[in-house]
Amino acid sequence: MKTRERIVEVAIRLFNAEGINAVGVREIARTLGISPGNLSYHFPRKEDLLVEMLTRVTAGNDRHFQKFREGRPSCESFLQVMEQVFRNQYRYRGIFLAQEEMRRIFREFYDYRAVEKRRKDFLREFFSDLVVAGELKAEAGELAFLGAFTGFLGRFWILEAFFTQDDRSEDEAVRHYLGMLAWQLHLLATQAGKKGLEKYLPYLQA
Amino acid sequence: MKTRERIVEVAIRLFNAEGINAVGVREIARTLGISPGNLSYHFPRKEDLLVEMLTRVTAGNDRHFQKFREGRPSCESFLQVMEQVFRNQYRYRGIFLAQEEMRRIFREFYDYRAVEKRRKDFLREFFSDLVVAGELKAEAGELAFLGAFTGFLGRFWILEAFFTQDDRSEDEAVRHYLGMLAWQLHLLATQAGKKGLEKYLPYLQA
DNA sequence: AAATTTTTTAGTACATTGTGCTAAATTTTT
DNA sequence: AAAAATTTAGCACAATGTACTAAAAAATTT
Repeated sequence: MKTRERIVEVAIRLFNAEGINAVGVREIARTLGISPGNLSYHFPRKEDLLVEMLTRVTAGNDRHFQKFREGRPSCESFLQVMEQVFRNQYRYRGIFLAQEEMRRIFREFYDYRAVEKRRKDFLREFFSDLVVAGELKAEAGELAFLGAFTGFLGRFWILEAFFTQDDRSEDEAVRHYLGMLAWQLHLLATQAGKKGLEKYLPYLQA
Repeated sequence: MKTRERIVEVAIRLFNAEGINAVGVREIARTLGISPGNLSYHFPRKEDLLVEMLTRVTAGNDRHFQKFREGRPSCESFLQVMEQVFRNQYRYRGIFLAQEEMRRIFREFYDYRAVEKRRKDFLREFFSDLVVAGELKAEAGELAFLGAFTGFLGRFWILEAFFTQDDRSEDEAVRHYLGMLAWQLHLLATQAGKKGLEKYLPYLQA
């Protein structure tokens, strides 16, 4: 495997395990068995590692979203896609736990306004499609709320999962927050829509 | 004013403005016009400052919650209380933006399981009261979801407000996220409950 | 096979950070 | 007046991100 690839892989693992700020560039190099200078050759700054990871997780999510738009829209398939998105995010959970850092990088290296807009448009289209397909019955205000909720959940569920974590596994966490999404959709779903959501509902523990 | 008080005040201001990690203890002392040793006398570690702030914001929220329980429960008064809670949190937004740090401190200096449980019990009781008062009509699953949603929103709204911030003021941000809460309650409210929510709904922009 | 480019090593250096410590001076309280 | 609490000034340490150099090794191109 290419060194660059190995670096990203090990960095993710360390960031996930110990947190971004607890892992120094020297430790990453030591774990890889390469010199700090070599790490610095591929990623001059620690930031560059984070940018790389942010790019990867975004690209992965976009692929999953794209797939949804190609099939027949339904509440069930939407949750299936969101599960893939959540699992993709979980793979890079280290960066989602360091939101402050992420925000800074997001604003510095990306056109964050454009990314935000694209994100919102994506979600809006999803839910419009679901209405057209007869899976949801919702007015404009409710649709706006649904989009805001989904964006909010998708951005911070990992943070809460680790904040309140009682040794919850990835599966349990993903099911729990998919369960929240399912309940939210359930409140606005038609009979047809509700049917596809049933299997996601039981996982929301109080 | 006591030096200790001045320290906390200035630290909040600096943390809010620049972020926790961007502000060093030396800078805090310099801003106050005191020696670093003196700062260290009152707050030996930077952590101790954060613990103090976390304690204050928690105490403030508890006062507001308590007040709600004393009056007649309604959707409207619930939102009024949540507005006060949100504004209290906003005063200490610096620490809400550094969730990673907060999580560590929360686990180290608090009985976080007890605090989490208390939090959940509080919310559960609120919504039960609203059902009894005829303001909400919801089953157990929906109530659990409502509690999870409110806790989630209350914890991370500041983070998103600053993530997507387009020069939004405190008022606008508070209204926006109160609007989300209002929409959520609206979906489960009785006619009486809906009435009290109307004035909070229009502020959710897409 | 030779030349060139890319990758890797091994160091050094610097400013900054949080933390802990000492000794003395000053202020406040008793 | 005595004691306690507060404040100053300064030193020291380990760790961090960042930047840099010179040379060796490996891979690629010619």
